[in-house]
Amino acid sequence: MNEDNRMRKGERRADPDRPRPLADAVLRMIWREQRISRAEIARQASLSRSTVSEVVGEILPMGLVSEMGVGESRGGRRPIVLEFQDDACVILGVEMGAAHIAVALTDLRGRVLAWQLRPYPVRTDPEGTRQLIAELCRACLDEWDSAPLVGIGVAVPCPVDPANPNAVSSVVMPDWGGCLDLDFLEKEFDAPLVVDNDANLGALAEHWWGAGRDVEDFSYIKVATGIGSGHVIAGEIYRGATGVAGEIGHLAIDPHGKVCVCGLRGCLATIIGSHALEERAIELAADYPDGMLAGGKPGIKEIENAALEGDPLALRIVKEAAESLGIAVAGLLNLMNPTMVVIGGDLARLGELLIKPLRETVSKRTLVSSVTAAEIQASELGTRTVAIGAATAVLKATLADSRLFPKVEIDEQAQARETS
Amino acid sequence: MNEDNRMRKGERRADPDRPRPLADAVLRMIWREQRISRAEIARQASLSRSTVSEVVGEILPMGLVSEMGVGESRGGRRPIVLEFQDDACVILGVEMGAAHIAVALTDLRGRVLAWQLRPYPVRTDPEGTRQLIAELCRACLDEWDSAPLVGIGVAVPCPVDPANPNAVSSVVMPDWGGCLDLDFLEKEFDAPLVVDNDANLGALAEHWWGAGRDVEDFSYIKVATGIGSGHVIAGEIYRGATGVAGEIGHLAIDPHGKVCVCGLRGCLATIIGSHALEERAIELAADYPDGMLAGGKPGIKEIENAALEGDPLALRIVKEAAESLGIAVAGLLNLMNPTMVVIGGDLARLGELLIKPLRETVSKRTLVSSVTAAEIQASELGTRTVAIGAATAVLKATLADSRLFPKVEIDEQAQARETS
DNA sequence: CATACTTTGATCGGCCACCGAACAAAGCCG
DNA sequence: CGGCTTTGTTCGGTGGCCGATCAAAGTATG
Repeated sequence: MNEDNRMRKGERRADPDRPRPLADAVLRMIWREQRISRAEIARQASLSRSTVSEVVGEILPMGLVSEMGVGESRGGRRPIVLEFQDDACVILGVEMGAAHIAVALTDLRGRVLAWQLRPYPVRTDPEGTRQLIAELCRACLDEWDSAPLVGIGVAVPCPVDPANPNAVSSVVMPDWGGCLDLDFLEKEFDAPLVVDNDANLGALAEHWWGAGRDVEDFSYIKVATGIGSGHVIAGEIYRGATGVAGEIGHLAIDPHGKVCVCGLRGCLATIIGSHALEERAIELAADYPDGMLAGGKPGIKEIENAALEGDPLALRIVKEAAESLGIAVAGLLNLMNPTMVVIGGDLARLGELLIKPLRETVSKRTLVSSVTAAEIQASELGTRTVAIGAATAVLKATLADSRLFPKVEIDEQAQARETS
Repeated sequence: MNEDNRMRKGERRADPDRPRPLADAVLRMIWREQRISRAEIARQASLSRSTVSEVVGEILPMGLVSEMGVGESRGGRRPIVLEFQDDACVILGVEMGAAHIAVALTDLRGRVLAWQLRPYPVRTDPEGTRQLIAELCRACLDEWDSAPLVGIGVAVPCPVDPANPNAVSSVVMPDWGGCLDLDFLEKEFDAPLVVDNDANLGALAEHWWGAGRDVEDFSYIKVATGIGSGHVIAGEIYRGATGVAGEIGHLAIDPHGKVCVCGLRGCLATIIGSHALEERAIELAADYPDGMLAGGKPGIKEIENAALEGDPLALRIVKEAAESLGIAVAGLLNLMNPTMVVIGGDLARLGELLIKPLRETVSKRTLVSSVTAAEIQASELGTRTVAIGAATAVLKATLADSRLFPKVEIDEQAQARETS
């Protein structure tokens, strides 16, 4: 009959989980501040101290927050310091690359506690990939077996709708048949699963822990085998209408360039993708017979290493790549005006070698002063960015709804508190 | 002392304005549905009928909602229909163009009740512009003098921070010295002032009343003397880090093109801005000696009219413009993946003449299927879009906080209700 | 046409979250 | 040491929302 009334506010006492409206907000504040007193929470949140006391009383039994001694006096009684227990739980973050799997086990502040990386033909072997993911997850948990698992985040290298994680675009990974089928992880590890695109999760990681801290609008560009980007807008990942916002790799840079897999000419991906740079190295090798890359077929790692050691050919390739990337970034700045652009992916380990010519190209191509003001920086998190981002997505969802935190075993202290 | 506690929940009975948490939400729902019963509100908002009755009882005296007869029975007693009174108040929307001022008086549903348009050297005469704005506002109010004024919205043709409306970029309008100084309007008309960029307000108008209805992520591109764009992301205007998001006019389309005022080459604005099209007409006139534009210096209006009548030269110019615009739109789609792109500004009156070649160029340049899915449409609101958007900005702010609605005089009926 | 059932809208008592006041504990300062 | 502050707790109060109930007014069914 009245199936519309789906809020079910009745059954109040029957429902054991009582997410009091303020409880989650207070928990998030304690997480953010790490160490804070009840009185300080009341001030910052414009709540009364009495309310904060009540709410904290409900939060403490969750085991995520503990009273840790007293703090500095502000001219009166010294406050009891509440401290968020970053190590109360752990999170698994999985990065599916084009040709590797990486898994990071993190605490509740994005610190990596365990790390596993294994090359694997991900694109062509779905079932083997699934098993390897589970294996690496187990390996990480074995390395650090102490705290309950909050959840598993997975970064996939193709567009995906987080609300419908099983349906992935089959364009990038045809052998997967558009089906991710990672649900088994939920059962195997008894923890919720979160799936998102790798560039989006890279952006999330940089936003929470890296260069994009304290910035509400920025874009992250991952330069590796392919080129992807993720936008953070007003502090949230922006996915666009069909979840493919940030397809910067297929911006047309050079109308006369090579044909891309997507059918167009001169896409950014065909100019600065790993394979493109490797080909470019072979093309130009003849001009640099004495260089480190002369002869043979240098891989992208070798090109990067040569550049870091000052090889002229490698530097030229990097500079050219930076200039092409600069055209795309200039367009991005003009259209979206982010506060910052963070460059990640393998190529970002070149640091200023890549960023400096990039900045120059961009400033040549964006003269509106307020647009030029955007900072351009290299990733601060390096290789592990995306895996950390996957774990961060789980953390973000859990902080938004504290009921998702694993129930902590009721130890004697908590039980004593409950019975008293 | 405790100046941090700015919530001031005390003084409950002293505060005559009691924006009960749900009151604004219910009022917005009635606005959205136009005609709705209390029971239907309760169902849609998952509230109890008792609460809705109470809240509606508080809303009715505001004069914005009236009980208008009874509706259809759903198998029981027939509901009392609550109807939002669109004509209870009026709003002024001002468009400052590069060379004209337009003022629209609208009701609470974006319908234009009065309209004034006057060419004026806005860029070079700040003080005269201010006086003309006030004059046209008065003229509109005189045309339709019946309802109280909610507020005045002003669209300015340059980047501006709505939170700090007096500081405008002096790049576009140097004679204004970076100062808008429109505050006097607030005193003169005794109504709050809202200021924003014209492309943003155009986007807002299309989102609320035009092609962008029912769409949460879309971009509006205004093609006129200059080229600007406004983004609506998750239903909100996105301004970017420094308030200049949407500077699509300075995307580099042709690296070998003409030098732009911004110092770069081949900006979109130098290719499809009104002046550029006029110059292009002169350039090509020799090839079309029998055309409508042969000889003389055709203005943009003449080119548009010629195109509408099928003149080959005009059609060629429009097609070329559509192709250049298409390159920019393709980049926009790749980066931001909006659900829809709405083309507005003067040139949009060409309709399919402009949109068709534009769609073709875009689909040639975006092969990722989900990106190509974006709809491209011409503005539905035409010339008055921006002025309507300015009024809409006021409406939006007021619906978000109903205390901003003008107080309605307490007539006998309301008084009787209060005393009883 | 009478009766049973539905729906609407109003009223009333109740509950919960949050608040303010008051208080004890514990500090600072002169 | 005594006044003043700050912290954290307790307790009574209040506003907002809910559920139950009811009258009014409709529909469906015999």
